[in-house]
Amino acid sequence: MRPTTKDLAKAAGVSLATVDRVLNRRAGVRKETVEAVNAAIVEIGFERNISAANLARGRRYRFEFLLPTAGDQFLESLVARIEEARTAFVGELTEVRFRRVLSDDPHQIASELTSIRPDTADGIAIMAPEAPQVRDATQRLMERGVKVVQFVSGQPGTRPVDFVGVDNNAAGATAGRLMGKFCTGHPGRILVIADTMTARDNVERRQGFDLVLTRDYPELEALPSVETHGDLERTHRIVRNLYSNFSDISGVYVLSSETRVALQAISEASDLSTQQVIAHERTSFNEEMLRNGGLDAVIAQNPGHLVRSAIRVLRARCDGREPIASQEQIRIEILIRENLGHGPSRVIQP
Amino acid sequence: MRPTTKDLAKAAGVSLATVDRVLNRRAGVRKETVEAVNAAIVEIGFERNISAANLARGRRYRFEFLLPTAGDQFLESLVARIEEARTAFVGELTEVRFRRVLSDDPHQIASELTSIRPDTADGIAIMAPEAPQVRDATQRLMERGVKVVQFVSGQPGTRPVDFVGVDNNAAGATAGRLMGKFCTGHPGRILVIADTMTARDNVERRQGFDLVLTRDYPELEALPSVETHGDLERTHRIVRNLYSNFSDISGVYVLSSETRVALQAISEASDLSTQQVIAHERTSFNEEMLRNGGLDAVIAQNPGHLVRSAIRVLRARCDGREPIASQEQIRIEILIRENLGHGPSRVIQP
DNA sequence: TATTTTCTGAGGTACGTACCTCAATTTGGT
DNA sequence: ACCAAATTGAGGTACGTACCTCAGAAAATA
Repeated sequence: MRPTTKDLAKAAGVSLATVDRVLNRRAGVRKETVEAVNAAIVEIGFERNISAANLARGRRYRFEFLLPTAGDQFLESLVARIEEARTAFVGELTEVRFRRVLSDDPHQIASELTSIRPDTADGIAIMAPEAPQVRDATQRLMERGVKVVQFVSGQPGTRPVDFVGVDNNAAGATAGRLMGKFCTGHPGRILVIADTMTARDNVERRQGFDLVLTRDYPELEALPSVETHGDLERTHRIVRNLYSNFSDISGVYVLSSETRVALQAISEASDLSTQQVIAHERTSFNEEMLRNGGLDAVIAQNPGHLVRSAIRVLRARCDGREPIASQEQIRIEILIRENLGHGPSRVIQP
Repeated sequence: MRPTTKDLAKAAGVSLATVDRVLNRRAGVRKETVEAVNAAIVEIGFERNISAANLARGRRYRFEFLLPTAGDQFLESLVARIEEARTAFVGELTEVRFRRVLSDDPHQIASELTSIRPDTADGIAIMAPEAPQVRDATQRLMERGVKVVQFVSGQPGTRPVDFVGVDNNAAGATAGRLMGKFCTGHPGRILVIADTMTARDNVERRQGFDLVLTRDYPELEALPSVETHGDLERTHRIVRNLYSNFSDISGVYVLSSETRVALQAISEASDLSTQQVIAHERTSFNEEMLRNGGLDAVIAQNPGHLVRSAIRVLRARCDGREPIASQEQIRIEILIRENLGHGPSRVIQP
């Protein structure tokens, strides 16, 4: 049988009460006694029964995701995964909610954060553009005892905070490498396009992309970033101009997770199938583009992993535990047509 | 507050005993009563407290992994992940062990399977080459009430069984696509090499690879598979011959997870850096090769996911639940130098 | 040594569910 | 309407841990 606290007490030669004090780090225990109990824990291989502990503690974790309103498909899939997690975690006494705020209004984000108190939520995952107000509000939130993780896009804070997301610099470098290898034998210019370059992740991706391209593929020249701002008309004009100026555009890199406007504008100005096109995030639009050949590769991060990882990190922090770093590493995925996966299921029912 | 069985009893207008009978599918309850309780479950949003249930039930899950002895690095990393899971799951009342058997002796595998009984283990994850004896032993194992998943490489069984692993056909197709795109402007032959072609996964990969190459890249010709059988000397001779016969080998595809012998033999016969080289599985050797440019891409499956997924599927089956198919989908990962990830940690401690 | 302070033990209740027994009630068949 | 069978209720114990109180023992201080 698996040893219980009772066995532990006997093994350590102390009472159940003292074992409890040590296990839950309560004050008023001599150092030698603590060590004796810890030694006994190792000796008999005691493992706390989490089910029993949760039950006795009646503990509940209430977490919230703070997401921008502006909704591209990637955000929608994040929301979908949060909904999934909401039901998947009920059994683990974890309540998950989310709220959305206008991403271009740091003031509103800050006031939203200010409204959160320890009796409302135990932890928050924040996805917001960088701004001093947001940083300060986050700081105060943490001081109030609410656990915080930076979600998907980091804030360059003064105080280190848990971050759940990919290294966007490396993601850009990944795109750069693929672009370089895909364009073998086709020297020329690379069109780089994004919704906006004020977002931190886009900037970092661009840096990583440029690094690889200039270092390893001098025959390719990345053009200055074109910003769409979601305006198809305007983007179309800019892009058309570029294509008439440069006849040697051999690749397109879409930095932002919103790819539709960019690709639509370009496809009206040029034949995409003759170029190598790389974009970000696994959206249904991008999947379709991969399947029909409009996209050659997609760099993605798994939204389900992001959400679950954020929850696990928050829960570890609430318990005063250290998150398992290796498990919370979010991978930079490369998707092409062949590894998209087809059916929803590969598990076969007997 | 979250509703309990007591609340459920009140809402359904029945006693606690009846609620218990319905929840645990015990016999002796009228159909109408069952339906009334189920309706109440939906109505009040009852969710069984898994912690309490586990505690009361005193349930323990004992799972075993059956792995081949022949150890390439991929297998070693599987073992490492099983060890991790062993400690990570103790809190969830799940015991994980593994045993290894000679992969080339179906008879021994079968007898190993025969020795497993429901009082020894609740579930088994089997990774074994295909053989009738193994299939039959698996069949009998399931009839004895032990839950089974096919692990990593599937058996083409008569009876459908849960399978945890990637679609190797798609994995090969992924390699084919990358090879095709990497070799743009370099028509020629592709050297395909594996430890053995008797393993099912290798055959499936080859099929997927060929499919893409012949359909989309007619300028590339994949040569017949070279088998190393772990014999460097012999492999070296064969490969040297090939390179002297064909001067236009522009790519190498290593089918099997053991890449060392293959790559070593080839690098002695030719300059690998002028060719596109694609291999399988994230081993430390392959990582190193990616970093130093000896490999251009690696197709991988995440061993940690494989192990955890197998455990989750087995646990679901033991509970009589259906596994969440989407969560147990194992992805085909593409690795290049830039998305390997560097440090172990991206979570920063406050 | 006397007194305070710190530490430890004993015993209790609670958490939500599983599973058991036995009696009471309802249902179905005749 | 009667009996047997099927169904339901009432009440109990158990799981392992958390957290509480209060008394008593040990250690530190004066």
